[in-house]
Amino acid sequence: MPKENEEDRAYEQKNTALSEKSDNPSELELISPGQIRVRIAPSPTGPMHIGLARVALFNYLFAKKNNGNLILRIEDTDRERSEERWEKEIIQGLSWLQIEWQEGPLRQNGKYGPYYQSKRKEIYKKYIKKLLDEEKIYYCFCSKQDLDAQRQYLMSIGKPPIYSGKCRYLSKKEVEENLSKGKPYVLRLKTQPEKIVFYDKIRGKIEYNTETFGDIVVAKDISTPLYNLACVIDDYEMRISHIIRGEDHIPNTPKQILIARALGIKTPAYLHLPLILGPDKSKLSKRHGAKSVLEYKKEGYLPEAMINFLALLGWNPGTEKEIFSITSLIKEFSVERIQKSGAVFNPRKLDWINGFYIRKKPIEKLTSLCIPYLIKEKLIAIENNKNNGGKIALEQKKYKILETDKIVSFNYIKEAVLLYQERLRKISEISQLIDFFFKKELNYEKDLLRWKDMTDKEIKTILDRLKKILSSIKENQWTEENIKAVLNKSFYEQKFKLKKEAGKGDRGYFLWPLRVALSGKKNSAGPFEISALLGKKETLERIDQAKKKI
RNA sequence: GGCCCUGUCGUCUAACGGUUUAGGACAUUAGCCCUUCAAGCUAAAAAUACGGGUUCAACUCCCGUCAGGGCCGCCA
Repeated sequence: MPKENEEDRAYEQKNTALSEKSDNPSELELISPGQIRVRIAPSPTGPMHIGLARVALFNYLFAKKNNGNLILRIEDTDRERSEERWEKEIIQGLSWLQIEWQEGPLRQNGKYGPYYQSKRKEIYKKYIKKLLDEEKIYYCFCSKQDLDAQRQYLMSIGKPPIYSGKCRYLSKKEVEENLSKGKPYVLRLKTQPEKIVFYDKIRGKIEYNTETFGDIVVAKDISTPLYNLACVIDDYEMRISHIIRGEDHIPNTPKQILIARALGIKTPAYLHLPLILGPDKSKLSKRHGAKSVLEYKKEGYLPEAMINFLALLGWNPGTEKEIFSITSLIKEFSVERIQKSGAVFNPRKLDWINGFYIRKKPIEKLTSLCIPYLIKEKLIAIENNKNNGGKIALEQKKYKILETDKIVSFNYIKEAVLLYQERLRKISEISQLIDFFFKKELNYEKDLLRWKDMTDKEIKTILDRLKKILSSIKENQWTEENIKAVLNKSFYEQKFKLKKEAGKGDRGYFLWPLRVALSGKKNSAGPFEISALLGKKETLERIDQAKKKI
């Protein structure tokens, strides 16, 4: 064991890219050369998924922890599948999570080009030419059909589906002829049978035999490299010191090492993160209903909850602490404590963490987060005031209750949200929870008013008494404490007693019908607090409404 | 099929050869609180894949088996 560590260290020292000054100056501005530099390299070919968010987070934490830089590189070489909207989504998602990158789109004063692979053709051309000149790669004119057939065959007889090497020894003349005829080609890397050994900082020593992949295709033509080549060139040019990526890239690593060797450049350190798994333990994907990061945002997950949850998927601090702000994550993060095995995405725990953060949120902030959902559900609208031009904060604005045309303050909504702060798991739930504060008529079944064995007549009796007692409270004394005190006093004076028989010492006989009359719901906050916020007039009206149902 | 990675409660994980009747969290169940729900508090149930070795001692090290996953593209 100790022996392997030494070996490990020696290898790392030999292979760290950043230690060396390059003789290939690129057009990139290096913010601070010689430091820890990591990257996230998404391809904008679909919605931003959770896996990317987690890889981004770990890269970010590692960079921050080590005072390094995080680079965002857009891998859009596949022009067919890359779309600008996905790129925007990725940037939005990262920004929402507050994962900041120091170099890349939006960071270089409009100097976007160098961070998009599609804009780096000239750079790639230089490298590919060199490879060609040095005969490290060769033209292959084989047709797709032939290659497919070959692959099928090899797999069927239990052999690795590698290229036969047919075009490897084509004479210069044959190559020229094919090229002049305009015959389609690709460029393949020449490989020798050998063992490639590398050290993954999370997994340790990993060995591959080159015969399991053979002469891989590295470029479509002189200026369009395929993933592995582009990746190696860019990581080198961008002085990436550590590649932190998903476990699914392990098989690419030996190929990239081989490419780097052909190019005569050093390789960075590798860290392969365990995958995030679906409920069936396979790689999390759309087939599990995996949502886009932006959808989580839409549903009302808090970015800090998401970060906390994602960090715990494959990493732990070694203590029993589970709640982490981004700052404490940066402080406590360590590569050594990254897990080796995949982690199943558990939405329940996400909900729990999210609920936890919601409960901790200052109420004004929480209310501001809730308001857009209330607006979307058409419960309220921002009251347009000519003077403010909509530029003022949500806290300063007035809101119109759409059903009643009543104008309420931010404070009113805040009080309503406050009643539900500890019940909320995601912000989007707020509208169905507090909608009754913004409704004229409540829609519920009369039977909901019944507590235990009450008869209709008894319900009516109780509602009558409630109305009478509440009416006696003066408008200026309409507070939660007062309402509570008055109703409880009446209860102990047996004013809600229905019959002489059992069960009538139960406060539910008047509290339940009152609560339902006010909220129209089976589950809600308590009646005292609701009626206090609703106000005397509204409270009495709702009791009347309830009576009409009987 | 080949190669590679991984294997502790249902799930995320702790235990880095002995302090362990394998600890915590989510979820589950029960109780308390209580007008309901939620929150909170208390408690319960729940795991070292299997088989060999090494060792005085193994969840921990080694080997094998099994299981799961990843990759095998002119995608990234």
